[in-house]
Amino acid sequence: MVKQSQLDDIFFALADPTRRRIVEKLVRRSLTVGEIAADFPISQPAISKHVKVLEESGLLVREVSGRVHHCTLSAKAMRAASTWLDRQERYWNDALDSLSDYLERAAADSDRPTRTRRHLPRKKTS
Amino acid sequence: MVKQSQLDDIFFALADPTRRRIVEKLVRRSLTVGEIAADFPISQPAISKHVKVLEESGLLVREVSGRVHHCTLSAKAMRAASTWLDRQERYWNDALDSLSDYLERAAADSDRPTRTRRHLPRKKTS
DNA sequence: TAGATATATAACCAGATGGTTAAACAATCG
DNA sequence: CGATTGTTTAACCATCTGGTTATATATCTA
Repeated sequence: MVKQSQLDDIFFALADPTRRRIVEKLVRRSLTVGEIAADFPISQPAISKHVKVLEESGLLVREVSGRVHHCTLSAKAMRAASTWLDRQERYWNDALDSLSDYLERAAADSDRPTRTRRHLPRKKTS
Repeated sequence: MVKQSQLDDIFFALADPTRRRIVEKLVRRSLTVGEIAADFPISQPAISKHVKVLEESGLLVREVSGRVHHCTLSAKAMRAASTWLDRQERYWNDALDSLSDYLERAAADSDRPTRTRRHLPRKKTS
């Protein structure tokens, strides 16, 4: 995958179930890398890599203090992902509204069942 | 990746920039597989696979009519992803609020600003 | 029926991903 | 200092991913 925007990194990071579980834990309280690792059946270096991926996406912030690394979530990155989703949904709902307007108008002319028509008709050549 | 929930499929699907761009197009209007393919520099079989991934995640619904396949977004699947994100954010904000409550209590002794509160305060235990 | 069109499938490939173990590094402890 | 602890890095490996081209399938059209 050719990542180019931060959104790519964020969605990529969230695509892995283990990383999403890490996020779910961090959302409750910040944890050290070791504490995270203790909760998963995979090796500590594997967790280390997941933490790095989350960090590079901006979702996780690491604060080193002595030899322990404290991990915290960044609300800002999280927002970037949910904003993208929300925007898609908003457009999508607008389109749904247009469809429903269209169906209402169409229904004024006939009682044809409109079930099979799933999208806005483009042109009618007959 | 060992996918187990539909959320896995959805986030996996959205992790690819090309697939997110397909979603962005579909959000405006439904398209046939060919119309989607025409907008990307990659081969038609590659698009076909992306469409399949989106379909399996539930994000995309395909309606075959003759030899063309019409693709539409499913709001429901989209919601699953944004709900997950929203829930994380909500918990995260709760945590922020706890922190902020703590700071406020600590500030009973000083004049600390409360800028760190980003969202609705949920409860105030003082 | 033959050809064109829309899409899917098969076979393949380079590179990425997610895991492993072993070793290195850094900080604290005795 | 040496030992221990928390973490990263290196090297490696099997599998997955996203692309390709070639071919198959299904439908429409002349």
